[in-house]
Order: sequence, then structure tokens, then C-alpha cells
Amino acid sequence: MYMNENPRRFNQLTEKLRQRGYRMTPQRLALIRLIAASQHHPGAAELFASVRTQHPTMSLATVYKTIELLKDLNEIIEINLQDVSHYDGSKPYSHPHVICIKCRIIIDGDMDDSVSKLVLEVEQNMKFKVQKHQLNFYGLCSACQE
Amino acid sequence: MYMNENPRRFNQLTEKLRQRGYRMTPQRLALIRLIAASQHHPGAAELFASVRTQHPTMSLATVYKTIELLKDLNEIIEINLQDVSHYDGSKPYSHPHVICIKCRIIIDGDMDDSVSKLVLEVEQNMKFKVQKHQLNFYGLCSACQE
DNA sequence: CTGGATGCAAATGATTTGCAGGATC
DNA sequence: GATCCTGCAAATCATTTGCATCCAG
Repeated sequence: MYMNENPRRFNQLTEKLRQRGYRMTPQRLALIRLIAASQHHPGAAELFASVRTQHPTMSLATVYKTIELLKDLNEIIEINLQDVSHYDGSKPYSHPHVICIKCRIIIDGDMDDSVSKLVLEVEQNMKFKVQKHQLNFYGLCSACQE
Repeated sequence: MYMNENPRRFNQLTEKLRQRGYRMTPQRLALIRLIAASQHHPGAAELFASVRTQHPTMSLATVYKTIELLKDLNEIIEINLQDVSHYDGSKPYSHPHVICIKCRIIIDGDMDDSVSKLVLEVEQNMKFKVQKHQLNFYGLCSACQE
């Protein structure tokens, strides 16, 4: 799994957990380090496999439980695809994702202005209070178009 | 399940199936009638329960198989929520949905211009070819805001 | 008739849960 | 030492699949 260490994000996360009294186990730390470093929206199985290389006792259940915890703390967002979920712990707020149907890569979309406008339009046109959104665009990434 | 008959859409669907040589069984007809009439994005279980009142032998597997068929023919779109899928057979092309987290209602969003702009932006900014999209807004509908 | 459709039952697969033992604070 | 955490195994649950039977064309 490609990643760059991201100590800033890692510290943010561990600090928040510590403040709230959660225990910092080695498994949890490893998972958080991974989540802080991942730019490519891993799924639970991938996180599990990756942590497992360092912590052979790691279980998938623990991965899910930690993800659940981070979701509750609003520090990770879930990207629901048809079959599995992927997670984004780098930008833990609603933002669009662009998903290649061929190579399956998931790229962050950064069209903040247009998205804000769209959200505003939903709220005004439909008298709806938007709390979060999930905007997924499916198609072919530049590399897969040839 | 609330619905209005929608003979136009019903005929479109049956006609297309007939042309392609699919057989028109009573179960299939009942399901298609229901899908053509539903404005509220039913799930498979709901479609099953509803058809079953008329066709007691109807099975959930058949519901799924028919949905699969209609998806392949691009006559129904799937709305993937975390747990279950809902289906929209009235507007079988990508369009936004607005989902109340309290009463669970799913309403069609009609912000075609803004959506088109957003799609264009994705394609240009990210050299991505968008084939379809799933735009879900979660929050409180007007009724549930009080 | 004959191939496609149905429907039961079993399989799948991601995610969740219960609980006993283990580790953190 | 008390409580939270881990990890195994089992449960859940939507969806899919295999297959024998059925029926629309």
C-alpha cells in the first residue's frame, strides 16, 4: 500500500483519542498511522492486511471497531461503493470522489465552489437541511482512457 | 406502497423487453408495473412484499433477477445506501437524490444545470471521463426539521 | 416443445456482535 | 486492579447463485 508518513494527521488523531480517554494500543496506533498516511482510500480488508504485516495477531474485527470509533469521532469518512466501503481519514469531511471503473482507483475531487453551490441549491430548492453528502463520479481515469 | 399508475413508463419497459425477446411472465409484469408506478425509490424487499400480495409464489430471488435485467438494459438505476439498495425506474439516468436521515424518504433532486457543470468540471479538471454518477445528500427534509 | 423464467435453498461476503482473555492506564 | 481492547468464532443480512421445475412463445 503506497503511503507517505503524515505525522501531523497522525498526531491530530492520537491526540483526540487520548483526550477522550481512549487507550492507545499498538494495533490502534498502527492502524491510525496507516489511515493518516493513506491517500488512496483503502478498504477494511486492505487496512487489515497491511497492519497485519507488523502485528500478526491483528484481527479484521478490530479494524472494523477502530473504523467505527473514528467515524463516531468524525475523523474518517466512509465511501460506500456497491459491495465494500472505503475510507478517507485524510479529509474527514464530505467531498466528492472520482472512481475509475477500470483500475478502481478513487481520487479526491476538489470542486469546492461548485459543490457548495450545489448544496446551497438543494437546501433552497427543496427546503432541505444538508448535513453531509456523498458525491461519486464513475468513469475512466486519464490513464485508463487510452 | 403509494403509487400512481404510469402506463406510459410501463409500456416503454414492456415494449423494450418484448423487442429483445424477453418473456413476459405475470411476475415480471407485476414488478414492472410497480417499478413504473413508484415515485419513492423502493428497495428489493419492499418490491417483493408488494408484488407478493398479488402473486403469492413470488420470490425475492426473482425480484433481484428482474432488477438485474432492468439495470443491464439501463432502465433502472440503483441508489446504494450503506446497507441496502433502492431503485429508481422512473428516471433511469444519473441524477441527485436527497435523503432524510430521520424519516428515510428519498427525494429526486433536480438541479440539472449545476450537476452538468459539476460533471464538466470533473472531466476538465481531472481529465476524467464521467460515465455515471451518484450524488446523495443526507440531512433533514422540510417536514422533519421542526 | 424448448429455452428462458421462477423459486426454493444454499452460498457468498462484507460487516457486526458476543464473549473470554489480555493489555492499558 | 478495573476497564477498555483485542481477537476468535459465530451471527447477521442483503444479495447472488445452482438447479430442478415450470411456462410463455
